[in-house]
Amino acid sequence: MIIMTRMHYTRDNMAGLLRGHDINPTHQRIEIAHALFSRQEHLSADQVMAIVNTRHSETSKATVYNTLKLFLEKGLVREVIVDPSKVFYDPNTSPHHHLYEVDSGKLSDIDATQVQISGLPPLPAGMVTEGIDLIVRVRRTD
Amino acid sequence: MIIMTRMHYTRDNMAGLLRGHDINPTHQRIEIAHALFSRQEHLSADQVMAIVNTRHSETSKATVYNTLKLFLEKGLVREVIVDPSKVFYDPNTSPHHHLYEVDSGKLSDIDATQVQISGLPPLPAGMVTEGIDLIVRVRRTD
DNA sequence: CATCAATCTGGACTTTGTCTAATTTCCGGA
DNA sequence: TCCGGAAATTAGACAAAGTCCAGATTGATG
Repeated sequence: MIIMTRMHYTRDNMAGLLRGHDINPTHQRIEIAHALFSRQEHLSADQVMAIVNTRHSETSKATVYNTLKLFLEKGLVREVIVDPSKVFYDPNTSPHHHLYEVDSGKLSDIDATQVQISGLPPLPAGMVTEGIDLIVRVRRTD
Repeated sequence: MIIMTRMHYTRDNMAGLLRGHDINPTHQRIEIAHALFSRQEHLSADQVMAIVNTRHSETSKATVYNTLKLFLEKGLVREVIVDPSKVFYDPNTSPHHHLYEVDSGKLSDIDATQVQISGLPPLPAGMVTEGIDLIVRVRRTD
């Protein structure tokens, strides 16, 4: 596992990041990784596509979806399911939770090191935890 | 608010439940409520539609979606967002969390009274919590 | 019975995501 | 450098969930 701390998210460094996660760094993959990591934001597939194709159309829809799925499998990004209509991809894979502003759709991180979850019942036999998602849904007081 | 404890979820009782939540009890709404409450399960919109229309086609897709949204607004059911491809509706509105079996898509409840969540940071100003969703994603050990 | 508001309906439409077959790119070896 | 094959990308057809709308139905009230 490669951890990049306080580093510029240049396209060159993206290539290294991808290699470190066993991903063949192609043009398209580098662009997609760059979109996610340089922003450090939660992006949906169509947002990624829009960013990557701003200048000239470069990357197809199929590739964006394939690549995000690949990144997910390789542990490079996390999937965040908060909005019924689209999946977000999160370049932050360290343990954290999410704050979701229902009206605006804005999604932000909550550091997990401060948060304690206790009293969860034992898992059914033959099951392992794949992850615990904690989502705080908030709304503007109006 | 009406709480129905240890009661048969007959269609007649559904009418009362709906009225208690300020919902005009029509045929279709009673059928949909009955589908959810008699099973006490998490159902997606298309599952509800399939159940309601088993005998003869009775209720349109639009009505199923409208009705579930209405139930949600009136606090009769809860929305559970765990599967990127469909929303589940949960007739259990008492505080609880969810256990989601990733492979099978099976969703079950975790009673919230045992579970403690502490150390959450204060909310941004002008925000109120609408709900906290805790989802434990599990997978079969194979 | 007539009226009016509430509800329901079919079906067209949108959006997110998947699939496939054909093409392009990349890389190692002759 | 050229060749061959594997990996990656592509366009576009397709699928599924959900929305929208204009017209039809229902049901309560006078």
